[in-house]
Amino acid sequence: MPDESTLHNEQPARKQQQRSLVTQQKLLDAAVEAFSENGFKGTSTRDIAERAGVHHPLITYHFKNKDQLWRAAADYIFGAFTNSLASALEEYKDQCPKQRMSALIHAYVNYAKNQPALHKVMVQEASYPNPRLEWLIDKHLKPIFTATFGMLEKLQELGVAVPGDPALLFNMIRLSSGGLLALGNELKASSGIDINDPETLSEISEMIVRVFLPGDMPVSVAESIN
Amino acid sequence: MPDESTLHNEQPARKQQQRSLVTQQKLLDAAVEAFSENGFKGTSTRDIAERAGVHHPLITYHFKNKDQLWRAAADYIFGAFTNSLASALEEYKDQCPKQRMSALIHAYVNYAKNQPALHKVMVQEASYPNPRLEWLIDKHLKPIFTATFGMLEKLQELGVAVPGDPALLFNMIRLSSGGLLALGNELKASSGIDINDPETLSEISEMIVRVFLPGDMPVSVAESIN
DNA sequence: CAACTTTTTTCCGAATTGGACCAAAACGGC
DNA sequence: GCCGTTTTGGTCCAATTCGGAAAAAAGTTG
Repeated sequence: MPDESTLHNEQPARKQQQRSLVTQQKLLDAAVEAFSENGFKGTSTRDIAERAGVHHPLITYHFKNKDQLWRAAADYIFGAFTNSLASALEEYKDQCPKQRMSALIHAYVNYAKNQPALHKVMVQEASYPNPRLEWLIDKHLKPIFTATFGMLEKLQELGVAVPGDPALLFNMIRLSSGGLLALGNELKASSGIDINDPETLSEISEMIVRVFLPGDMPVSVAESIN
Repeated sequence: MPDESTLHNEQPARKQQQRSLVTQQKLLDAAVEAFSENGFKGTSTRDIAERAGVHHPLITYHFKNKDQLWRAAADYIFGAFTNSLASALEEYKDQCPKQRMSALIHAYVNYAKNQPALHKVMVQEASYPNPRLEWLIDKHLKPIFTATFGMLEKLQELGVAVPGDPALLFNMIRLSSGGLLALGNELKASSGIDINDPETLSEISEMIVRVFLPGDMPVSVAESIN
């Protein structure tokens, strides 16, 4: 019987063992990989367990069922992603708005490189309306959207970001970043783009900035910030 | 036993019946929908037959097996897509390069609106290396890429398209077009973007042009073309 | 050592899988 | 209208896979 304390934050009668944490992490990594490749319906819990090198009933033990495992996996990748964005913002908090947005884009591209599942899972779930999609939007997507939306509007006012619906702008940046990395397996063969080359990676980031944030920061504003 | 003439171009002993074509089309539409939602592995032939309102053994009859059905479905959507691009080029063949590329982008966005499977299937198959992906790239993607690549290089020389690796440029345009429409189910809830609104659709096309082709055509060139 | 956590092993019943087979029906060419 | 072909409906299959339950065994902690 799975201990509720594993899933929630209730008081454990005894502290969780190390191997248990390792197993959970292996299952999460395997789940992210499998779900991103074959979608929720196309993935079996046995497949996940096999990728993790673990007996499949452990999924029931640690995550209750397939749905909960999916949610834990989504929390895992989107949580780390949000943290990555947040620390990029923190690191550049004293810089001008354009540099801060640029830092966000770089963080996005770099995260998507190591975790292309981020975008794949979104496309998978957005394929048709379903409860997981709603959950994903409310819990993970909206916060990122609202946090970034204002920054983009500001950059448009400053003449740095291209004009147009900021919501569209947000999603185009998002697709150019996450989408490119999610198509990694295809780009090499179809376009000769090797996303495993670090130079290609920074070229992508810089091109996105150049395309979507083509303007220079007004001198007055740039100085008033510093 | 399926007649080979259905799949290849051999001489039919008798002309194909109308209802047969209807059944094939229903199966193709259903296959596109199902494969785009759940991927190749996640889709069962029975699911496809059910969506098509057709008895499932007819898949074996018309398309031999699941794999051939997938290829026929891919041919169907990518063939129509290529035709759509080609006729856009034909219609604007006397216009300047920027207008021709702009016409391509509009055609892309409009096609992706009606057939979001175009992008979904690509992401699905690009999730991991597999024979279908290679087939898709060689048969459908590369021709589009090579046909467009030269146009983009030319536009960059003219200072119309943004500088940078033209291959990256191509794929960013592609992702901004097809990707946005593929995420339709999500965009409304996460960003308030309604891709079913015709105005939104043209706004997307125009914004892509504005972002990726920001320059004006040099007057000399524009006149020498007309 | 004793209590608890985690893993292993085994099993289940149900559902689904892709595909084969054949008789009936619809159809096209004559 | 008739005949042979094409297409469809209905049935069946053997195999696999599905998510999950249960209990015993092993490992860990205090």
